[in-house]
Amino acid sequence: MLIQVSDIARYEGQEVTLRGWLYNRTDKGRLQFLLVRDGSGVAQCVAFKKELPPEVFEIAQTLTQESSVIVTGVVRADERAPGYPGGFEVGITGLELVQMAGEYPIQPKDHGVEFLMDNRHLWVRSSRQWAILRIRATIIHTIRTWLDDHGYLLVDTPILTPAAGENTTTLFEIDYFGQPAYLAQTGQLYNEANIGSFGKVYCFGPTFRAEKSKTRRHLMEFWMVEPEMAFFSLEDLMDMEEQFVSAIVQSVLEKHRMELDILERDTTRLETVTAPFYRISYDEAVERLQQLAAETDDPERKAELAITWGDDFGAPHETAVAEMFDKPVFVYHYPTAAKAFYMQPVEGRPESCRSVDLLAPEGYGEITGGSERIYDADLLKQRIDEIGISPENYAWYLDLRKYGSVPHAGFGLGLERTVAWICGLPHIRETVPYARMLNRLYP
RNA sequence: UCCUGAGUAGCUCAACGGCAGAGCAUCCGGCUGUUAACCGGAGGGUUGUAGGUUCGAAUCCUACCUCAGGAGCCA
Repeated sequence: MLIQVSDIARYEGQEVTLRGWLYNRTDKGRLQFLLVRDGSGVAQCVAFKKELPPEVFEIAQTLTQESSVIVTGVVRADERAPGYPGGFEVGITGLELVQMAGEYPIQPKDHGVEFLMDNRHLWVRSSRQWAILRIRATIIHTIRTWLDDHGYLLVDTPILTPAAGENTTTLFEIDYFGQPAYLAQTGQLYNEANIGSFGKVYCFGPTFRAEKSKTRRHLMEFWMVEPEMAFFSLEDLMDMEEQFVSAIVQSVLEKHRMELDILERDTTRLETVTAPFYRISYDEAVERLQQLAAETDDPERKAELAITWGDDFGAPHETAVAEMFDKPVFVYHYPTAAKAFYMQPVEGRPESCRSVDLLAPEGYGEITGGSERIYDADLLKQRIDEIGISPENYAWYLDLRKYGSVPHAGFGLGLERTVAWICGLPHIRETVPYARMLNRLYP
């Protein structure tokens, strides 16, 4: 019977067939240990010379790493058996070679980053990558189901767009039949149109930023989910975000203990991620940072933490603030000048705006950014004029404030940063199957 | 764009002014419980590129290329 390795425990004592690839082989002479992957897991299959026809044992003895095979044998429990889930192995009765692999470049040992990224098409087969990408799929699934189950409608926004979402310098420009067009870096403005029809919406897809950023947190192409809600305040937004993010983390803990174990993730840091999260104002965050800077003796660290009111946070600031808390923390009411033009000013305090970022613990930084949007037509027009962008490009956006404008809010959550945080990865490049980075467009 | 560091066998690294080396992978041989198995043997090199210093350069100097880590910018 053809089975999946993930189900192996259900077939103890039965003869089964597995189809997959040779992950590793240990040659003990008349005894061959074959680690076979089938996509759902890894199982040890054991060939004894005495029990097999010579031509079948010959295959087991000569198989190269990543050769494709069809294995038949009897499942038995053995606590020495490695694999995922492990604890069971297959005593081989039959073995068919599908294709003998050539010399495989990636070995089960340490390799350099560049080499692995050049071989990404093969690296995705490695157990770490297998674990990460399975968790990524669950995070995507939970994002969609949680939003679908809470009254949000998926409304897709375009990837080819006529004008800048925010900042023209970070857009990928393409030729749209002789007219310039740009790869979308947000679906937010379209979401603001869509809430007029559906109330609560979200878009979820790839977004593009042509930033010449070369850090562990940046990709040129990344996935972002952007919920947008009519009649929503900043406080409503934080309430919703903490439920949403907690649900994502808890779903991974529920479904992926094995994968988190492969990644050697300290899951105690994830178990505490439940609502409510901490909430501090930008003013308080600046005070805390200034105090921290004052308390340190290291001049380098002091310079790194230096901040005055009005500055946006750099990566060291985000990390320092996040480290003050044992679960994610919201920082709200950033300076208006440091944020996008469409954010609602704080009542009676226009130098601050109704914005909120969610900082993940353990140095993973900003994973969501959101705000209340300006819904007054005159104020929005004034802000567009102030920052000097062409109002004609935003005619339809301004239109939204003329026909039943309502207070509304929304945010964007970066999928890859969320995956990196939950998996405990040092670099974002492993969170997506084929990373697009400053120096990387292959494979 | 800026700062710092690194490019030597397919891979991971050593040799740091005096004969180009090891482990893994590959190939051959041995082993009935391996966990990145182990033991013995073999093949494998334009030391990133170009120039310079020197009797002699992987090693020192200059430029360039590539990559990594960080900054800025951001999710």
